[in-house]
Amino acid sequence: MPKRQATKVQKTRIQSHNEALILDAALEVFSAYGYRGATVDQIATKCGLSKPNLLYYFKRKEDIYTAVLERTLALWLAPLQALDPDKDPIDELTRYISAKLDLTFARPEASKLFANEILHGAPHVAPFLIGPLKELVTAKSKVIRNWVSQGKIRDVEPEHLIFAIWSVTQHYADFGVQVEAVLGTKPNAAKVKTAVTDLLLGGVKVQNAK
Amino acid sequence: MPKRQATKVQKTRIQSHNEALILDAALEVFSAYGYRGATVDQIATKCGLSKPNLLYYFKRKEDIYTAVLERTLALWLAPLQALDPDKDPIDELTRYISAKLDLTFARPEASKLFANEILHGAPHVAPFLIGPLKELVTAKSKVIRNWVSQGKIRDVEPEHLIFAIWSVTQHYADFGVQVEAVLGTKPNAAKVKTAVTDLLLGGVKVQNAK
DNA sequence: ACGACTCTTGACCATTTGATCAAGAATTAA
DNA sequence: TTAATTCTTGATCAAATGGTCAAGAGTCGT
Repeated sequence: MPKRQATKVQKTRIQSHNEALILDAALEVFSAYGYRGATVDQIATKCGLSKPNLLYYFKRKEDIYTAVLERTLALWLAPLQALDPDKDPIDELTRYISAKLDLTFARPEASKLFANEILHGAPHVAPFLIGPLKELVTAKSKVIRNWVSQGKIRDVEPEHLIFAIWSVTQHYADFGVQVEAVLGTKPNAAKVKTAVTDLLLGGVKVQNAK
Repeated sequence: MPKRQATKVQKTRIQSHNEALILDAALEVFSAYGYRGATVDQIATKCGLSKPNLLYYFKRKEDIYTAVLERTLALWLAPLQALDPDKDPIDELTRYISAKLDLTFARPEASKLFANEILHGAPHVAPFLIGPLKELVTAKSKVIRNWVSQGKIRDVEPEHLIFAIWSVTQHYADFGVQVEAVLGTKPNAAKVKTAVTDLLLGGVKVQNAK
């Protein structure tokens, strides 16, 4: 009878602590340099561990990457999931855009990590895209289509509306350098929120022009 | 007196031909794998040259990268430059969105190359961003602001409208894998164009609702 | 045909980097 | 305290990769 679990099932205090350190550091490094651009040494240095020690917790570089990537996927689904068919469409969309922008400004590295992954053909998250993500979009598109047929919102293409919300909101993280360069200053989160929300919901055209 | 030019000034037939081959191959490889992810060998193989031969035309990997990157920057400015203050705003914006989407579908690799560069902090194009790009955006923002003050379009934030057009249009190239996965099929360019244009110009809200 | 120049390549080098391993240090349950 | 287990690391390796070089092949104007 072994003194400890024969098959490891519970994490040590040190283990949880170091794994968290590693994933935090890995997010920063991977999002800044991409998968190939990042080195295990960089990550190890950033979290104050030696390279062999880091590889004691994650056998391969790719394991670190998939671990940190998976941690962000959940974050991605949550806001869209919250879209409520029974509440006011404009309120719901406003809240969705707001939540996405909050994420963008609070966790730009997470957004960049995901963007990099997709940009390079989604080699690690293809199943996520054609599985849970597609399902969720399909479901919520139905909700939006309902709003349209009830005359509560204009006749938009739901999938493309969702793409638009994704791209515009994430733009402020993924293309943050460009935004800052063009504006000449870091954008103000609140201003961005009103500008983006107003634009997506209200459009450009003067609609009441007689 | 030398038989040929002492300082090389004119390109050989073979030279122009091979440089073009290289840049085409480099665009594909860099856009697919990023700067660090791409290898000189990959590019050489793709264009049917040996690695040393390729390095005969471009001394360093970085030289290939900057060359192919520069070739795309001009492409980027043109459509926005064409925005005409004296014509109808809606027509002009429609044309701009249309031109951007044409680029997206015709040259997705160019879009991805640029996206990757910005995503990683724009190490090679920072001067372009704070120089010509910023100037152009500032100038065209004035145009848009004029349209607003003349009541020809809604009161939008010009810079953020431009960001929105950029992000939404480029999304179909940069996040193409995701778009295709979610839709279950390659998107139809014409459909995307009407959906995106209608959304950005008309918004989501039913404006005439009494 | 000839000589000068351009183009091409096999072999090679130095560095980077992901990964291993054996041995020692620290931790933990009894 | 003790012994099993977990944690840590210096040294090291093999592969990948950017880049070099000398020598030969091809091209071109005359």
